[in-house]
Amino acid sequence: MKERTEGNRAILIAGPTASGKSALALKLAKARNGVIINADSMQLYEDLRLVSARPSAEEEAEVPHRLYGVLPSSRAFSTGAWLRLVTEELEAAWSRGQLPILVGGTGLYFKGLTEGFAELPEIPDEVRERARSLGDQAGLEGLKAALKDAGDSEAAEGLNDPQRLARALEVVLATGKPLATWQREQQSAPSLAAEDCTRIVLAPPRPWLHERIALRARHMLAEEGQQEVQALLAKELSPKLPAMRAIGVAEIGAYLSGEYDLEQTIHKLTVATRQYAKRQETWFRNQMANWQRVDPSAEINLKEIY
RNA sequence: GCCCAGAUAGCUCAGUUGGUAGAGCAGCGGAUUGAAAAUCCGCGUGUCGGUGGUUCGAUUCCGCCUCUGGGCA
Repeated sequence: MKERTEGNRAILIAGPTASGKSALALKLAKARNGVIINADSMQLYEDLRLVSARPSAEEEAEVPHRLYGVLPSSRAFSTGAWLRLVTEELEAAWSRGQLPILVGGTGLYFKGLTEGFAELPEIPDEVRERARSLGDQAGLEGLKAALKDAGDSEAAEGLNDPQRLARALEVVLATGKPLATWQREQQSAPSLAAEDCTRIVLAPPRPWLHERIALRARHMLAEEGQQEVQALLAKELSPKLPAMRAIGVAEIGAYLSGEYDLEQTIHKLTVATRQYAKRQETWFRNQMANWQRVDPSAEINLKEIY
């Protein structure tokens, strides 16, 4: 990795759903010879185009797009795996002389990218399964007891979240070392140091965002959205897979089966999306406080961004 | 027109044997290191429909009015 010192090696665009990230990225990419690289956990899945609000085929053809729709829905993914993929894409873009423009709403991806991530070995599937099913069966207390037995009382005492407890458990079980120890001792260098890139967060006024979210809900429920969900459901995948938990899959599924009527479905979609946007904003506000804010409800001057 | 039942938080409702009220959902805030569109934590003042009366005190009891459901004409 050469030329690290250049200063502006990439543009990162974060923002809540429906804030207009993709449109901004497209403009910037055209103006700056850019490649758009996906930093959204759901737009990775090939079966989710409308549901994940992935750029259209036409938009993808206008400018190079990477890591969109590259995973089958049957695949369980991870932040670490994404970090490996982006790192390759960044190198490829630089070697071609293109400006990488990373766009997405997944805060944890950006954090891992710019701040580094713990390097731990792959956890065998059966260990992961064991930890998760213990959580399902024995609950929080069961997980905490198992964590203590396995030698990670820090996690057992400090967490109250079944998902994170299960992760801590699979790590001690598989490696014999607590997760927090790995995080302290095996933090990787960031693939893209924060100082080396332009980082912006789209921060629209909430009422403006809510209107766009309501529009998106209707759009998702259009004919094609229904077909998309129907095709995905026809695969009969585990409902625990990430792609199956995308906002819209359960809601539109309930509409298709007649459980919800049109109005209910739109309401459920809107509410779920607004709640997601709120969680994203909490992340950006607190985890990415020093990123530049841009209000997409106003005219954006590209020159001020890069 | 008459009779009955409602009217309490943004929504659906509970409750107060008279001492100004609380759940779910929504909303708001927070956490977040390989599921992250996930997962978890915290936050409840609102003329208790209006008005007059009884009472030390009314959202609660009584009268009238308004509105909403249902029934009878």
